[in-house]
Amino acid sequence: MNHNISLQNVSISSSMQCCNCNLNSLCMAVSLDLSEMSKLDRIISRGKPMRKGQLLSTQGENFISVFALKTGSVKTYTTSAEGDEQITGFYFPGDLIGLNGIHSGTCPDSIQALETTTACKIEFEQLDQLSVDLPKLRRQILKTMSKDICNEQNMLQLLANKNSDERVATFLLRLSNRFKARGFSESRFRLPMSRNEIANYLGLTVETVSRVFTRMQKNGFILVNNKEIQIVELKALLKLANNTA
Amino acid sequence: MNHNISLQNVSISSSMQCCNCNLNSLCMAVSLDLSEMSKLDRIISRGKPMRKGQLLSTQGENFISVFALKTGSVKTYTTSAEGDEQITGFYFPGDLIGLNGIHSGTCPDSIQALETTTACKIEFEQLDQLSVDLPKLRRQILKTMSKDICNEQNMLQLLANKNSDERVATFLLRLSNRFKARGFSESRFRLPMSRNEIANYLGLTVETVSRVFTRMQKNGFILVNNKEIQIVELKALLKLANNTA
DNA sequence: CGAGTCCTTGAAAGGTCTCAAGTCACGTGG
DNA sequence: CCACGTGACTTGAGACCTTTCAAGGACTCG
Repeated sequence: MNHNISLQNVSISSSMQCCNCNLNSLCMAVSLDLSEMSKLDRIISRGKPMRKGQLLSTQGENFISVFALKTGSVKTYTTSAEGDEQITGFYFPGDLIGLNGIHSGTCPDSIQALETTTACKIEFEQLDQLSVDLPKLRRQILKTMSKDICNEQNMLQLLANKNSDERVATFLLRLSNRFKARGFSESRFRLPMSRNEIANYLGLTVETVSRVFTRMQKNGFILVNNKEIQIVELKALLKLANNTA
Repeated sequence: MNHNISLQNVSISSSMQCCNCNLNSLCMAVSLDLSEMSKLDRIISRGKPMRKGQLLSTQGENFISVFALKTGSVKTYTTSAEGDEQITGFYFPGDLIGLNGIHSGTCPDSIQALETTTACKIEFEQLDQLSVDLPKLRRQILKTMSKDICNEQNMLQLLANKNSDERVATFLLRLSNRFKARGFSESRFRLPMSRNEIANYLGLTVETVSRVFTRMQKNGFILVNNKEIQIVELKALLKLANNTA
């Protein structure tokens, strides 16, 4: 029956704690018990909402913190010396991002909000220290990075071998799975990113992505209404993607 | 003046210990002091030489150990449901591989020797336990994974944006840098992988890779003699790769 | 409501792939 | 040690897919 009435906690609503976060099954907190979560809580700072376009971190700046997305969505991207931009990932609530800055001590990519977004911020040094006492947390960090590597490897396979149809189909199916894992509809969702961003991510041009969407709609596989996507023929999409969502 | 005369150590030559390994500046042991290294030593088992084509681990099998390459070279590759193979990386002495199996508990890719190769094997559970007491080791593991992620992201950029010339030039320059870091010539080296493997890795066909090599040689940028490569005009190669080695 | 951006659609161009054939290197066995 | 066979590599010509260039239409936000 603790309603956060102590002076220290008065400004922190219970929903602002890991133990009450509806994402803790996706985030770092997975498999931590209550007392462990409260330790994690102490090193987490909750950011205020960011608008579309705002940067959570900027390529080249010192690596200090990692982020756990709470609401909204972001893209990560690197800008090469020649100035062209490569999107390296899209992230949703529950995702932990920024761990790739550890080895160089600087942020290797920029993180930008695709819509109104809130994120929890964790100083990496504190997280690392805490991981000494919490084996499950330590393991979770390693798992996150390990999964990131596998995701990137899947993207390599996509970019190295697949044509435009296969790329877009795989992209939609992976999004679908991620929305499903977050309790949203897997067959109907809104794309938070632009066609340009999809194209960039998939190594295609905007025109090609647009044509593929049109074609898929003509074939009755999906319904497209601007950013709204409805998957009509899941099996057909799966076949297009060679069942490798 | 310990010459390893105790019974337990008699079969272990001093060169078989991390503290005497000429790769410890590249490997996990970087920045560990002698006593720390000896702790690491205890959980490392040295494998006997593998022949070209032999597997260090197989996609799908249980994830138990990670590997540190001692001599030779390997490729990692994933085989998709449809059976086509995607090479995800080439690795050389001092590289630590296999950490991407943590999150799923199974090996997400196969590791195959490209030539006669020896590797140290470390059970991950023991390594993780040891990392509790050795902050520098813990950090090194994270750094390795963080760097892996960045490398994959660079590959994404390569595959998404670059044409065949840029891909091959970048590939050669990255190899050159890695050989240099290992004390070998940066301008003259032997490719341990086949044209087919290069093509697969770069998302091209064998024919295209062959044509690019031929063209680069005609332009006087490199000399090719089967697997022997000599970089003649480094600046030209850098320009081809847009200075993004 | 207008300006600007995003998205779509079309036609032509270009780069890589596919298919095919020939050459070369290497290991095996005679 | 040489001959041979096999696999790896190279080279050429045509096909195909995606890009490029161009323009029109739709959505969004001040």
